[in-house]
Amino acid sequence: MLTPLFLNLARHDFVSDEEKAILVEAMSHRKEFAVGQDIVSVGSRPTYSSVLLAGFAARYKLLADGGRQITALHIPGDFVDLHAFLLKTMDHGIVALSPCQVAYAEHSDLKEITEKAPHLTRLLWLDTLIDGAIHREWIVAMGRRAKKSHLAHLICELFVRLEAVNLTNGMTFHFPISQAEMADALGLSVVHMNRVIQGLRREGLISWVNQSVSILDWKKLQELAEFDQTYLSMKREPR
Amino acid sequence: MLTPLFLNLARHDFVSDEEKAILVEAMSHRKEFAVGQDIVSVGSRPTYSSVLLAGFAARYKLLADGGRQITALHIPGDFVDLHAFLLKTMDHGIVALSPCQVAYAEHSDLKEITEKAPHLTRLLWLDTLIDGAIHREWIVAMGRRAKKSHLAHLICELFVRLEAVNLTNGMTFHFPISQAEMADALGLSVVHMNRVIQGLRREGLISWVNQSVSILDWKKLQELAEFDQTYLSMKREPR
DNA sequence: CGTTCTTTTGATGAGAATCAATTCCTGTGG
DNA sequence: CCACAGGAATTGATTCTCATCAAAAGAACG
Repeated sequence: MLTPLFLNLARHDFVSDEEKAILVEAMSHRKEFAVGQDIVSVGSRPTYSSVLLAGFAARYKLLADGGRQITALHIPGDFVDLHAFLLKTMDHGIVALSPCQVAYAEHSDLKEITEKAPHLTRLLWLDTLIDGAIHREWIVAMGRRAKKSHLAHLICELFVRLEAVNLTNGMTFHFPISQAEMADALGLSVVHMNRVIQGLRREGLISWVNQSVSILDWKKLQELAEFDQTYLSMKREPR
Repeated sequence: MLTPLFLNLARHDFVSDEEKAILVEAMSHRKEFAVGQDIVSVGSRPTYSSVLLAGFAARYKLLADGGRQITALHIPGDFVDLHAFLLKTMDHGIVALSPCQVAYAEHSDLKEITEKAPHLTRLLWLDTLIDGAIHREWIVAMGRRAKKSHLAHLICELFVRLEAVNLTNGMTFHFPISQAEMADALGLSVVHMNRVIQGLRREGLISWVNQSVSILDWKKLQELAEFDQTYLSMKREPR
């Protein structure tokens, strides 16, 4: 079932049954990945693109000194490497942060969609544009926000995105990401990451135990993060 | 003339005369902007998208404390707000950093392109994907690179992009951006930005006077930056 | 030729990395 | 069911990077 993908796309515009059928047809392949496994490797030239159906994944780049920067966190419903359809060569890797299940479509089939289904094409294009919008928000957070606000912002973002695909339970969500992985996402050392998390805990904004994150004070968390979800385009309108 | 746009697009794939004609037709409007003027304002819902024909521009977001983060630097040939075609609402502003001239196309005309010119549509889509690739590289630079490497990386990137639209002269290019603006791009204070620039000068990697940047040691600059231009997709292949 | 913007320098303090351990968890084998 | 191994989280101490404050020196402009 492509349910998470449909939930995701439908947050931005109406998706017709015909369009869903085209996607179901194109994305009939499935694959599983274990924790730590690359879903897509840097330098490769994939001939298909994948949607995450279950699990958490991350785009990342490695540096010469062994450092790693995560540039995107992916949740079910996300097209993790749709950009490879046109970029051709992967300039980064994508790794499974938890056991992952993906569905994928051959690029030849995606090309056919661009030839025959313009509205669906625009929805796929939009999906990559939202990726870009999230990247911009991350740049702002990395460049100008206090680290505590950065983390708060990321938690707000994840909550809203997870909610869109029914992966929240009240103000709580399952989050199987280690502090070291979060450090690679925020560009911090593990030690400092830990202290920043404790800061949010101390102020009673979140709880985070057993891979389960709860937002205890949604209003204050948003204020601290200056979170404005416009950039996520969570509004159904003609595209 | 749309020359910079064509030079830009042609770096990634062959563009037919017919496709060029479609673009010339769609982008027949022109506008000028003075330094500091918004080309597109945050919160607006543009009905057209613009290509920079001359000048430098930046995408930016403002924070509550008055801080500013630049999320992208634009040069002639760049589609500064093509993403607004599908995102609809601007979640950031775009400002002219030097006097700018733009050509623009109504979104209705872009939509028509997606209905009738699939290959051209893919090229436009690709343009926004490269934006995203650049964003990812910026995230890596902000998160994990030393500040000096970050600046070196940005200079390498700008050089390659400017070269593609014939705006370099040997290893030199015109760069009418102040240190304060660069600080907003790298997420630094002006004072520290100045010191980082002096670091590159001291090591004999660059010269930067009178809005003119020269790369004095391309090899060492790339090494310091760990610059790999794969992410810019500067390779002509079928898309 | 003063006004304003930009670049530069110096001094100080806060934030974040690093180094070094210790504690906590969880799955595994005896 | 308990001991143990290895990963993950946490704490403390120290060092270094970078922001901030303050001001001077240059450069551009009406």
